[in-house]
Amino acid sequence: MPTDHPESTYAVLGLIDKVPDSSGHELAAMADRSLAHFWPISRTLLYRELGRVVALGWAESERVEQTRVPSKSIYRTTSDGRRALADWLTRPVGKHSNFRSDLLLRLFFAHQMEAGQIERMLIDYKHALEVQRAEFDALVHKLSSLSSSQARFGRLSALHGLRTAEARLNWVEEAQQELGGDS
Amino acid sequence: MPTDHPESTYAVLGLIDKVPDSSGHELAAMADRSLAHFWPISRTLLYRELGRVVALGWAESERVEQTRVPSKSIYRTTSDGRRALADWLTRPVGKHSNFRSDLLLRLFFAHQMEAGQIERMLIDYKHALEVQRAEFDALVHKLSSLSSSQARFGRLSALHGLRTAEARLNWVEEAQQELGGDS
DNA sequence: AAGCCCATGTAATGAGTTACATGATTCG
DNA sequence: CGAATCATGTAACTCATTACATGGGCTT
Repeated sequence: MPTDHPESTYAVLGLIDKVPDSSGHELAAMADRSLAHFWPISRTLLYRELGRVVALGWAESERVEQTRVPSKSIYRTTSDGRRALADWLTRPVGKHSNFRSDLLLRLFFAHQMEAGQIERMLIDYKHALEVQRAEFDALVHKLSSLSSSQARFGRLSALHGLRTAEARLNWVEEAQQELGGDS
Repeated sequence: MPTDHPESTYAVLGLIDKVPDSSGHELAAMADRSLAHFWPISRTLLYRELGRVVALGWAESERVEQTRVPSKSIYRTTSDGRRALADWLTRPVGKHSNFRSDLLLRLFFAHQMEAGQIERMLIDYKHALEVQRAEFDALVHKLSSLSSSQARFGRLSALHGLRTAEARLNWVEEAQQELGGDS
């Protein structure tokens, strides 16, 4: 019964349900500002999933004619769709993490590299993490002020990213100390 | 010149170079014990990449006849392969993190869920993280005792996983406190 | 006799990415 | 006049996964 569909289908379905009567364009903008941090959805993928949820009868679309800007289709979840969503939410989470890290992969083979190159790589990683940390930090603070239940969960997601980034920055320190003390 | 190939190709190439004259079967076992934590490689993928690196001239294979167990092919990197590997190692890391989390995706839409179900989900996540932490912790300690330069980098990778798991466990605590204090 | 270890793949499928196409309108 | 915004897709591709196939030898 809980037929198997990719997680992205539910991501899009959830979005439609959360912000009904939005167009694909608007949903994409929403996703970029929120979901993107832990479940990136490219434009193409979004439109494909929109087609899918409609085909599944989980959402219905309505055409809205516009004159100044191009006409658009807007989406709403059906009762079937809301049921599918609720069902998915309670289904046990499959695999925690499909983690793949370009950095760790290289580090694993780093005995081949010169110390300076490894250091370089770590610094790049550190910079990327600092950007992440700043973004998540800003998000957490922004969402702390709002107090809707929606914002609460958004804040928790951001906090997850923040804590992860912090821990990894600490790891970079550790790694640098360990690798710096020789050669 | 640095023609574009998937990271997994270099993962396999690196493995061959690290443990020369191993069969696909042996390499797969190695990968499961090490790489798997930050760059999982399925059996099928491994064999495909073995074919690819040979086709590219980055490795050469030799047939080894065996009587008690099935015969096997063993692999060695060529000088071209070692060059490709060194080249890849110094190439700047593309995108840091393709992070996708089933848990966060669900949490993002959790306003629909009952408090008990959310709690359940967090507990499952916590358990998974505890397993991860234990695994990484064991690995770090095991690799701390060895002192080859190879083990050093393995240890750092494991430490990355450990720190990440620890931070996320702390996050679960935070989340539980925040969500526990109401309804 | 059941089942795991060695050993290597093929076939089918699908999720997701990148590049490209279109075309009107509004803003600097 | 150029760029950005709104708006929606198609086409081509490829990484990776899952299921399946094979088959002898060794252990319980």
